[in-house]
Amino acid sequence: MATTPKEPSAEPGDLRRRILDTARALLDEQGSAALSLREVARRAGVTHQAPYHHFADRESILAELVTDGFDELARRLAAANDQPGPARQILIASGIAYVGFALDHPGVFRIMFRPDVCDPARFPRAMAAGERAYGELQRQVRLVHGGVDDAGLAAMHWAQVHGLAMLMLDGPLGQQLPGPQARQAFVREAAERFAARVLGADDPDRPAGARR
Amino acid sequence: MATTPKEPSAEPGDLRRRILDTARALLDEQGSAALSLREVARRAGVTHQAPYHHFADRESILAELVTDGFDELARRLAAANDQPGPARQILIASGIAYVGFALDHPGVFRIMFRPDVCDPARFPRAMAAGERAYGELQRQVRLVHGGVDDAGLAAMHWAQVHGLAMLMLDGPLGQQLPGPQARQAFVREAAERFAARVLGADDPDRPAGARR
DNA sequence: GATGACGACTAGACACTGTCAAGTGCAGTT
DNA sequence: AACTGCACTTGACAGTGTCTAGTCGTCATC
Repeated sequence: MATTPKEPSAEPGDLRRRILDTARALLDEQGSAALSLREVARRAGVTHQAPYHHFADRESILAELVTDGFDELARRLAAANDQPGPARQILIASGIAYVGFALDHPGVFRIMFRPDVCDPARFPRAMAAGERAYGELQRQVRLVHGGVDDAGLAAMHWAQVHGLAMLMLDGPLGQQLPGPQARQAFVREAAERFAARVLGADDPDRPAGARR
Repeated sequence: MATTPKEPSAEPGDLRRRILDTARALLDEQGSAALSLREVARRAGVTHQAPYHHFADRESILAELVTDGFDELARRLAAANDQPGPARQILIASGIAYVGFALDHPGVFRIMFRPDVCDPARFPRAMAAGERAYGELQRQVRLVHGGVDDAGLAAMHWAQVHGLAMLMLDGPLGQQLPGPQARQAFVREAAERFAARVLGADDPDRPAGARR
């Protein structure tokens, strides 16, 4: 077949990057089931074996995406720290950021919590990234709760935002909310109510005042 | 033709039942990735095409399991209504039941919230079962909140128990909790704290009295 | 009782997947 | 000029879901 006229664009690590980007795009738009190594290679314009020169196997590609995903999530969570106002606002912004990440990168988010796709034992880097993200969330919870370290409370927060993200993505919550801004509004309200109740603090509708 | 309902010599739906049971077992012990139609057929002692006589395709089998799963979940949630004591105890028992189901049937639970595995549009029965389960949870939330129907509040509860279940199953929460009873204890405490805070009521350590 | 329809299952094939084992071409070093 | 090693290609294999054809026993009907 008279094809592949040998493109001159061959920078080091070029294909590796391209594979990751292609895989991520495929994942976010079609789900993990549709993510085949061969399809990625096809889209990247190489043979089905080329990816194997950069990754050990399919799982390794997914693991890389998961690691990047957790890093990005941690970054977004950390960005909530810049939130002005009382500490409670940080937690609200953090929750919104968590769900926002899930909605922006559904494909990646979904595999971030699937050990069968990305085995934590095999990929300690991915697990470490996940723990960094969780660490940020724990820090914020502790901050809001006056420096008290409470594992159960942190888990409660995490469960709340994680559950909200999941139901938004794959549950009926997302389906019955039409557009992105409707979802965003719902998430914001949910985060505010949760914060208000869990912190036992002031009314969420009123501007936030002193805490506890 | 006369509507000869069902009277073959062999037990009707025998293989069909066996396929479902085998698939469920495989799912709970090895995860959805390991669930191949051919492996199910092999374990059931038939050829790889036999299941096709009872199910249209792989998805249909999963959808059936999902439907049954939601029915079982709804049953467990409803059982919480028998809980003695104040209404709050119902919600606590309901949350424990939710997470308990997830821990008892991890494989099924996981695919219950994965549209890529069980397309809700294709399987309205599965979706209806899911809505029944959610309806039960909504009913309980409404009951505890004095009959006030609050979609946001119900979503908050659902997100909480769902997030807890997910993190228990695939997150670090489950991994760092050794045995089943440690997890159960954690879930119980989490449910009690959540109920206490959300209801803005009495201390979870004290025997429950009047709310507010 | 023979006949044909039919249900439940088997058998073979296809395209697709991930992965192993050998090539092939080409830069850089010696 | 020969060698080396990288980046990639080519070909093969087993496994998968699914399509199309059989096969075989049970049944109602002629």
